[in-house]
Amino acid sequence: MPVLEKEKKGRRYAGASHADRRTERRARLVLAAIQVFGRAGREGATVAAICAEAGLTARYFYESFPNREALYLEAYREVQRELLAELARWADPGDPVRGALTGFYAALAQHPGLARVFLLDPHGRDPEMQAAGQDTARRLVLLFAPKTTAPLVAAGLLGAVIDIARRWIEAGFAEPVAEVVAAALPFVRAAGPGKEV
Amino acid sequence: MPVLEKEKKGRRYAGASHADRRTERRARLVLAAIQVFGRAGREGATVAAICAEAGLTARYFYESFPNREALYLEAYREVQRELLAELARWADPGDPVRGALTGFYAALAQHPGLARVFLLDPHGRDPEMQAAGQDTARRLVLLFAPKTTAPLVAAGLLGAVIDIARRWIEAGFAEPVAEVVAAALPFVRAAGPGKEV
DNA sequence: ATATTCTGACAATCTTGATTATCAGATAGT
DNA sequence: ACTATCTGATAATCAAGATTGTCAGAATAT
Repeated sequence: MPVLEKEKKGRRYAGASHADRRTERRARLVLAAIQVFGRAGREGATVAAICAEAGLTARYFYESFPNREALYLEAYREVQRELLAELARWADPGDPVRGALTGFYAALAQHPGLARVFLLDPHGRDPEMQAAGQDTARRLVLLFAPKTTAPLVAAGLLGAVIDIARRWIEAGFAEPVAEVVAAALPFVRAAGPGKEV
Repeated sequence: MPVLEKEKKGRRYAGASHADRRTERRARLVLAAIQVFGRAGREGATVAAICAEAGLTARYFYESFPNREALYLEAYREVQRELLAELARWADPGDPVRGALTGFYAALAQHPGLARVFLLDPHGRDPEMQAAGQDTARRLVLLFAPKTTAPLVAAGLLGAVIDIARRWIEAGFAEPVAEVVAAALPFVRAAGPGKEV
């Protein structure tokens, strides 16, 4: 039940408790943040714009989040969850690396909005955001190259895979997924065992 | 005669014409911008901070630049010039790719301040800045893989090389250059002819 | 010595957006 | 119908930083 598929409920009231409504508003804000981010980038992801998208006003923003950064972080984590879940569906026991790559690019193609949150915008220097990004990186490296431990090699591997995704996204997902995977695969293989530093 | 090696002259006056002094102040601002950027990142690179570093006041800033972005752009171009020049000194006719890689990482190591301007901070969405960044990318790809034309492969190649540099820089240039080159080389070879998409 | 131009410091203005506060009308529970 | 709570809209406040403007004192040339 991806958050992305919620739709606006007609307005109720104390039929749902204060806590319930509060929770729903919070979820709507996270969803709105992701969509605004995807459409307008970090630049345009202003508190006002997000609230407008959610059909709420600033008051409710600060009811659920202490500040803007907190929502950014929440949105990022939500995106990470969804993309990794989507990615997992493409597992290929025969060729795990190709499966992971295919899943990665396919997941991005199916959620272009998420892709932008995930890849195209810098994550800022907030420590928690940094940590979240590193967590993502760790998980991805594990998928693409379970054996690689050298940090520099891991960095190169992710850099290649992700920058290919960036170029692909910026050009509007022009090439089919298989072609993108084919472009990335040699880099991933290059990072494999036997190429340790 | 790299701009980086200018030192503050004792203050003169109309001994040097208005235009001369103006030009010198402009150069000092570019230098200061690079240093502040390297020390404090884009965040800290405020007009006030740059002027303080240059020993000038805001008035002179706007004498030489229409706005902050213009100085950023100038600083970026200066850094690009210096790094590419430094890189060129490491050319190795026997193994051009290794030579280029070695030059790239060695240049970064010798100018850590420049490295940060160049790699660690996002370049913003100003079109001219984007163009400048793409120009750099084009030049680097030409050095690392003269034959590669497929855009996605080129993206992957640069992503690997640059993200290795990022990790290296963030860890304080821990490994020797040769080791970094060794980590990057397989990725560059992977992009070579025969791996076209 | 003096008029002119340059300089540095500093205050004033503007813009953008976050964060808080106010208020009149709407809704649920009784 | 009445009251307490909730809602949406809007305005007030704050902050950071860019961009301009003012001014008294310093340096120069004559």
